[in-house]
Amino acid sequence: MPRAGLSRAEVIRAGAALADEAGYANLAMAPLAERLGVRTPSLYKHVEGIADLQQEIAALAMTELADRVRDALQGRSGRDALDAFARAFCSYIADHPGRYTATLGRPTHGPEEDPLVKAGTRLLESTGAVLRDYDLPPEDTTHALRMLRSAFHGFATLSGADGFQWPEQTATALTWMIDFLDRGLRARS
Amino acid sequence: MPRAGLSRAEVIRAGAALADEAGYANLAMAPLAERLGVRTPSLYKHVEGIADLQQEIAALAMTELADRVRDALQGRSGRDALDAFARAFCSYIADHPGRYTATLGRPTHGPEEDPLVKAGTRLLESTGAVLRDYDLPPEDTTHALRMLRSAFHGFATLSGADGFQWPEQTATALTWMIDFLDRGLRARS
DNA sequence: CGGGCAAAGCTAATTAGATTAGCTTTATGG
DNA sequence: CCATAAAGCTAATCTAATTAGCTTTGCCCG
Repeated sequence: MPRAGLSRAEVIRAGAALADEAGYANLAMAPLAERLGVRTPSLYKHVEGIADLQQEIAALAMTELADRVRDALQGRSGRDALDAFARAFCSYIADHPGRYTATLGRPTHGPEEDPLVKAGTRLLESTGAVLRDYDLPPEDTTHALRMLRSAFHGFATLSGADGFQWPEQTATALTWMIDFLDRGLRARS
Repeated sequence: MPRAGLSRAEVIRAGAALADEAGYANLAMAPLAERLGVRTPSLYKHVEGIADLQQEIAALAMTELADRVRDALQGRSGRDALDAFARAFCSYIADHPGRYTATLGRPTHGPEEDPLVKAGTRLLESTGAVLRDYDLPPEDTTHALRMLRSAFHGFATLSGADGFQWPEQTATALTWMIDFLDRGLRARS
């Protein structure tokens, strides 16, 4: 019998894909094994269990998200940067709802070398870069950082929950929110 | 052997309390039964299973949240109302993280008589009441509605995730966000 | 080329949790 | 009193995760 030739990275990738397609709640060892053409216990040669798998999917998601956002910001500034940030952030969550769900409720602080923490920090730095163009008073930046994160996180997760019903409305609502945030930030420069 | 004398409502209340104390992920039939002084299968006399229990906890949470917000809004208007709304909303989630988690990712639309849907509608109406004082152009209200919901939902869930580390900072950040939103909304009246 | 060994798979068994079946007991209304 | 429905219980089943222990493959090195 020919060997499947899996690796830890492939198992995690397939798990992430499964979470996106079937929903994070339906991420389980048995369907993942089937998708990989392998019996369930064989997965334990690559991951330590479902908790490990979930942790790694979260790290993958945060890394991909931070990358997408960083790329989107290239060469942009001011309102343009805010717009690009928002769209990159929300589109990632729309494209990968299962992956993103894996990141929720996981500590963003902890050992410096944890890939999830590292990616979270990178994402925070991108958010900071967007704000830099607005020249906020220094005591405002940390609050503004938190607000942007809250607004986009909230928007994206609520859209995922029930907003796919009106994709049209959702796009308009995001544009409106970006505009609202941009004006408010400029008013504080 | 004396009877425990449970009821459906009591089981749901105890489940909600357990979710708050132990975390929604640790909500399970066995510990719930133990807390109620009963063997696990006895719970099935009151709820149909864990999915039913989760659904009911979500409905309870949304109902309590809508009530708290409605009460907080009594006799307030303008910025005062926005402030009260935000604090009521976020404090509910801080007080009942497990309950609130139960509501996430559940359809807000569906049969009119579903208590969860009904409570969700009530909460939306309160949000609408806050906005009414700002006299927005009608085409803006639906977007503003969505933005407020996104911002507070995002803020509260992210605070729950890792923000309990600096409760001080969190309070200040919320005040800042309320101020930001208030100014932005007034600018559109 | 052939031996040997670590990694990758497999089957079978175990554990944990939810759920179902079917029996027993309590409370209570007639 | 006593009939009966509801509330509990024990025992059994089912599903999903995990562990144990065996087998096979691929590949490095003599």
